[in-house]
Amino acid sequence: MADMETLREEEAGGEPVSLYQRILGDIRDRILSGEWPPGYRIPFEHELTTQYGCSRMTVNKALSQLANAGLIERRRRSGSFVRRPQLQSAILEIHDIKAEVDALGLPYRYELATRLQRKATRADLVRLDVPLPSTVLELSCRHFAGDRPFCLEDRLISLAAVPEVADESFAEMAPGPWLVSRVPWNAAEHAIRAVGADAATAAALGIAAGTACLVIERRTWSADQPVTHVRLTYAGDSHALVARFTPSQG
Amino acid sequence: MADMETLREEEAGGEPVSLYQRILGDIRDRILSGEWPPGYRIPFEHELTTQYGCSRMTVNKALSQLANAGLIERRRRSGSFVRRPQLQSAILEIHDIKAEVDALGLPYRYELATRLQRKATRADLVRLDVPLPSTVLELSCRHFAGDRPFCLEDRLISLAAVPEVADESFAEMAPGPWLVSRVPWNAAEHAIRAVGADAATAAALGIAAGTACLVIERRTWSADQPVTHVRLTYAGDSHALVARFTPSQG
DNA sequence: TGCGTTGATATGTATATACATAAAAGCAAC
DNA sequence: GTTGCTTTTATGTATATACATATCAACGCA
Repeated sequence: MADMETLREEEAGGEPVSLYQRILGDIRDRILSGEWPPGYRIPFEHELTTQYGCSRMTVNKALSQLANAGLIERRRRSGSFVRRPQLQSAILEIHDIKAEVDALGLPYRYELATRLQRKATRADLVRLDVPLPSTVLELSCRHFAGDRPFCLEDRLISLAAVPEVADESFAEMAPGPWLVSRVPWNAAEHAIRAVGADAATAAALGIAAGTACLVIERRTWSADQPVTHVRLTYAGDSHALVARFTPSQG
Repeated sequence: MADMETLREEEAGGEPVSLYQRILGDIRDRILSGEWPPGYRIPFEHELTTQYGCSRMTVNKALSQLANAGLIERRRRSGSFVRRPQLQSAILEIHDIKAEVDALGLPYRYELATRLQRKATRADLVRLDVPLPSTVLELSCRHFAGDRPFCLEDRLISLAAVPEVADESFAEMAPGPWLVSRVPWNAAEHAIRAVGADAATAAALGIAAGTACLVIERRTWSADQPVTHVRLTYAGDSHALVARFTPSQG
């Protein structure tokens, strides 16, 4: 249930932590330090209650949260065991493009290139998993950092999922923030790859053809209905994705 | 504490879920569907107890987990409120390279190119944050899918953090799995970028110079001590990182 | 009007208790 | 020895209760 960010609390700060948090932190630290390696059987709830002088509910709360976090595995009758780190999983934070440009200290500008409402074609199915007789909005736009193109955005939006886009010109507002503020999404999928810029991309980004570009594709669903597919293309050297780490996760 | 993966349970399966899980799921669904938008004040614990006919501890457990998951925010005296999705964050799963190749259905092969134990230079500091008079192991190796190079690995390992590497040749075993199984890490940082292959990289990967490559750099710490820095270079079109999504996270 | 005190309220944590359940261990009959 | 039962055990869930604490609102006093 938990990722480690939320499992972490301030120990050094000396602020009062509750008892179950102390128990949780103690065990977590022993696991992360390697003192209790994968497979290690951590003390029974019963033992921890005597060790900490508290009730079973309290240690149960701590252990349950560790189990939710994927750090330990609980087995009835057998006890609780340190889990092997399953997969190295990193948390990628997808920032707003404007925020990225702001972070560079450069003025941000957005520009709509094309806006086309049309019937979905067979080719769109790969990008957006809509039933075939359906209407989509295709957008192409650019994000600028200063006066240099920073990112190219090609987007497909399902009109079935978001009918209101028909009334939105997107001349001033980028579709990303517009959608985020309007459509509650509950699933998404990202693919990240490196591709050489083709002629059109190179021209739009103001770079030489063949330059390495970082391409991020994202598909988003809301209530099992496909909402949008977006392809963001960054000139290779201008951008890096940074991912924070999450220690161990089911 | 929770990420949504673990918050999710099988509703359709019809398997018996506990009461607090039902409460948790009900509220989560209303938030993710948008029925309860950001800022919405969800019913007080007291109201939920009467609504579900259960004790406060039970609804408290559900609400606490939602708060840990970052879906709601709890304020004393005021109630609990739906949080605005903070950042689009995706969970990137960093697979073992052998597993990636296996997934392609191709035979995997590993090959060590160079192995050099030496004093750390100023240039290494950027990669591995070690104190200057210290020793590092520099490795360069290739991972093959079939008979084509799949991935180039350049690695720096701190001997202070992992003295045992001095005795390991890495002729047979890749350093990645070796380290994972041996060193408990508790922090890492990833940077993902697209770069054009330079002459050496192109030769090593068997591609044309300038071809777009996906470069993943990872720095790993164990107990606040830098352990390793690795740069993985994939020929652009041969590889894409896929990231699963996590709905909303503090 | 302005300010401090007081009380009400919702959440935060902890306890003792109870019963359910899964799983392993022990035991007995075949 | 294997099968099938019972017992033990540790966890899973839920309850009623208690007190702490942060905070908002209302009140009363200067």
